Amino acid sequence: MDGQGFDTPSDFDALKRLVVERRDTLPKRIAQAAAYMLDHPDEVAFGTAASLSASAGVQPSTLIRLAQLFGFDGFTSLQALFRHRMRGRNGSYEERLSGLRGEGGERAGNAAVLQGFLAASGKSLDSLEQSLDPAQIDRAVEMLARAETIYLLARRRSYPVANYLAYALSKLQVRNQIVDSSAGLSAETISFATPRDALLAVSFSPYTPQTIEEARLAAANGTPVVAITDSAFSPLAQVADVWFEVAEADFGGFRSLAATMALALTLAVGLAEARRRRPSLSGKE
Amino acid sequence: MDGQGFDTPSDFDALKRLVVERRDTLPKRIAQAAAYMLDHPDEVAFGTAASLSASAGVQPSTLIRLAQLFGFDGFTSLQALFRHRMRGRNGSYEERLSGLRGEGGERAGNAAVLQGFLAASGKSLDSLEQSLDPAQIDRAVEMLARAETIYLLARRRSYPVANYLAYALSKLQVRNQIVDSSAGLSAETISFATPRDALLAVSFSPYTPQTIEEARLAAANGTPVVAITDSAFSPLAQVADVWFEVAEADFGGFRSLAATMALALTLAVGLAEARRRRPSLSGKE
DNA sequence: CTTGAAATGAAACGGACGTTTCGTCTATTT
DNA sequence: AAATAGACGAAACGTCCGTTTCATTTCAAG
Repeated sequence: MDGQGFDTPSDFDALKRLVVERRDTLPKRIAQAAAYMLDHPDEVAFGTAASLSASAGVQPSTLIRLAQLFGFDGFTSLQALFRHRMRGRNGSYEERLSGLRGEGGERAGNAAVLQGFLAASGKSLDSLEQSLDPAQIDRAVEMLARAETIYLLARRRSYPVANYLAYALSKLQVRNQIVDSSAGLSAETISFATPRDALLAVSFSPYTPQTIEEARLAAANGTPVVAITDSAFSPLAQVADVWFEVAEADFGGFRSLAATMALALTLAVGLAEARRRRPSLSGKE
Repeated sequence: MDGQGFDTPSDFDALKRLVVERRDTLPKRIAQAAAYMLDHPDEVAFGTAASLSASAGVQPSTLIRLAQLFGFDGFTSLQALFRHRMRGRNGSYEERLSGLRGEGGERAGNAAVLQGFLAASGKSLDSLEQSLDPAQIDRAVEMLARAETIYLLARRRSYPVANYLAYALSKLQVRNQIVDSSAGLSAETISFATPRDALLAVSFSPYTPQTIEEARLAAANGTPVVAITDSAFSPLAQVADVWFEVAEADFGGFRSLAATMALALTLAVGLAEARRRRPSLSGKE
């Protein structure tokens, strides 16, 4: 028993919890150092006590004291936590994907195919995370939140996105209308959209002509258009008021929908939340 | 000009390529050290020249020579490549997700919502990658490859999966039939399935009763059933010949479909490939 | 077999590292 | 206001690091 009243953390999360919990009882400089370490875990993993203490604006000895205060032998044992955190973490999806493509060429097992799709999906997620501008989401959410009815337009490979969106929006009690071509009436359906509504269109290269055409129609009617597509040169981007560029990686000829789905759900949840906070936004009621 | 005939690598991939390319012209010990480093990149990132040289079975000076041979100043610059590889790589999706849930509680920006969905999707992918048994995929692929027609059964939140599968299978020229309830004829549709066909059913808790019922119907008819669901106790798992457990993380009440989509596409591409290799499998033609 | 250059092993070296020590400062208690 | 214990900064210390040096071995060419 060391009479500290707590166990010395055995992983990064435990350390984080302990620091947050005792933040107020920590000496000033120790707290300052701890805050820096939690905010820059990567630096801690690779840096030296000297370099880190300089960055954090404290003395090297403070880091030692911090470590010992939390029950570690010294800075080195504390740093081991930060290193352990990075370890085991698999290589980036980018690497894994190129690795898969290289080897074997043809006859790869089914497990490799799964690896490929998982890697492609992960890469798409990473790419979206890095490229997206938060302000753009805000604008799109704002636009959609004002709509009476949200029209959903997507065909072929993108159709599942519209489908999931319809499900999500209905769950969130947001009036929506999927523009479906199964009855051959999609042009008529889209013609019902007014400037008080909004259109959310999804299309990737090669763009389905019908989707482009109908999005153009809606835009000409004055209906706000939010587009999810794959390039600034996409014809969909030209007619949209706000558009998102999502680079979905593909594998075996089929594109992942992971990032697109995540973005679509974000818009759905975001607009529902916006309406909840400002009920005046909602077209009806 | 240093007359080396190549540029010193600026990232891990470039180094890897260079080593592979010149493997045969490398001195024995240097090659030995290089092989170790490429095989244990994490060790290199964190270790010291002394510890690594011991693990690789060479002298510390060999590592320096290796580094200088490839145009680096010394071991430290070479190591920087390995560290850079780990850097920037974000924390695990697990961490990111719990981090998002913790802070703010309510009023998180739209960007945070996207982060949440991306993290949930990524976590689902990671989880599937770790948990899945390759042999199970092979069995499912084999079963599906033998089918004349593949019936696709999914409702509500899972429906987009069936939808994308229908698209993918058709593209791959695999006969398929989505069991659609929009015309109120789903029970009739599924009754067309014979033991020479196969059913691919997708359902997550709370299971849509109709999906379970119809899957049971098909199984009773002797149609092979492959299921994608979320638990060993799922009613869908009970009636399936092969079933997959996919743990999709959710965020804001909506589950990611990323892992499910990846698995579904794997089955589609896998079965198409199996038929291509053994045309006798294909029911028709 | 001789020769010479490249490769390798072993040890030495300076510098930076983590840690310890110690004197000063701060803030609370009496 | 004095006493005192903890917090803190600065410098000193010993260790281990990356690197260099140099002697030895290996191997191919003549």
